Amino acid sequence: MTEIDTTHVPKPRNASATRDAILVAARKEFTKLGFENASTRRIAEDAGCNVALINRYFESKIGLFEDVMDACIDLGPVLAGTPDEVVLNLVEICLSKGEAALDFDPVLAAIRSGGTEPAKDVVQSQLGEPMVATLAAYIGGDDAHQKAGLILSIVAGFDVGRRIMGVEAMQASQNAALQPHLTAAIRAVLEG
Amino acid sequence: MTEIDTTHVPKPRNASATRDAILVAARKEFTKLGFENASTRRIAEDAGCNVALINRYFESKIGLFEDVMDACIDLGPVLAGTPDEVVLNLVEICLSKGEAALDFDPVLAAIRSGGTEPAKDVVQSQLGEPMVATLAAYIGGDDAHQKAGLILSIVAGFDVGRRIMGVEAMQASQNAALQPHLTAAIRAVLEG
DNA sequence: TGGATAAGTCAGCGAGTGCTTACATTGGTC
DNA sequence: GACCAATGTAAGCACTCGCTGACTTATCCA
Repeated sequence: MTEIDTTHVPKPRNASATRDAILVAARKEFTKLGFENASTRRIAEDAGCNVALINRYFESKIGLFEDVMDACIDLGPVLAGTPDEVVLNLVEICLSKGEAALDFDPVLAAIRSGGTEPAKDVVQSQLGEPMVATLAAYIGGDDAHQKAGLILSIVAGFDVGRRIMGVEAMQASQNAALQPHLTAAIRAVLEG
Repeated sequence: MTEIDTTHVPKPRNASATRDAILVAARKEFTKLGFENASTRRIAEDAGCNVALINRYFESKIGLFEDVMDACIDLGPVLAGTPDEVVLNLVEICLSKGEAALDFDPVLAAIRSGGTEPAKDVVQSQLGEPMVATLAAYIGGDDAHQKAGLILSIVAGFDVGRRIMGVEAMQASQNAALQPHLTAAIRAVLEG
């Protein structure tokens, strides 16, 4: 017997909504696996759409990566306040990393994507240099760019230690013990 | 007309030599691309042997990765000397990174490999935890493991800033400006 | 000098990749 | 109500991947 599904209601068509769904799924995938290991098929499945739509809306996989990495870091709030508060903010950024539910971390995505060619350029030009420039402008004085680079390195390094190397002594449960030493390191660079 | 190449001399067979050649090529490939993006076919080509030999000698790609990562970090020389000398050694490790000709960097290989499953375990158990344990034993006192983790993070983070994010202000040409601030950061953690 | 065995070669399987092309269906407009 | 652009689907191309099993060839020992 042949059945006809009369209950089927096609989901409404909405280009910008599916575009957004693709972006959300891509953020997760790129953070978890990096650019190269990310799969457009998996992103599409997670977004609940067809693979071809990724290419329609973002041209290519690297185009999608560019859109994901674009303007995803805003240092404004971090650099507002007294110098002591800025240090506190930077420490907080590190220590809050890896809290569950946080499935998009542009720095982590950058670390995991910066090895191979097409993504490397995006990471450098859209994430690394802008962050260093913003930080350096805030720091000012001699060696501002070097200091800014080192601060960024410490933040990124924290990600590496906690989430890539999986060091036990750096997990969130150890935040209390980590906090003073991390603060000391950042302060040493900023106030050097 | 049919020619017979009477000049052909087959290269001598030497299992341990080709095994070593594979290891050397693998070190380069894993450092440059990380575990997932590394290609066994490329490694074999670089080693001048057939792909099948990788599986014969190392069981699998992850087996090769284990052998590459095994016992590749010796902190002994770094931790010998006065505390001041130890700081100097750690700074030197960072600043010498990315010098041409250095095509094997286990930390960089770890960073680029620690994202996905089979390699992640190897990175954690064969690189992260041993290094932290050794460093912590040297540091001693309160929070030794946390301090050790942060030191490792700073070293790894430097790699990220310089070679993955490609930050301009952190290239080797800026070593002189970087040195004092990097020293300050490491000292702040060690002497905290 | 033969034969056993270690060492290396070769072709290919099954699966996964990014991307494209041709097609189906929807929703809004004249 | 008919048309049509916008949206979504399905199938497949050309490629790379790790790995394997059957094969050839060199080496060494009895």
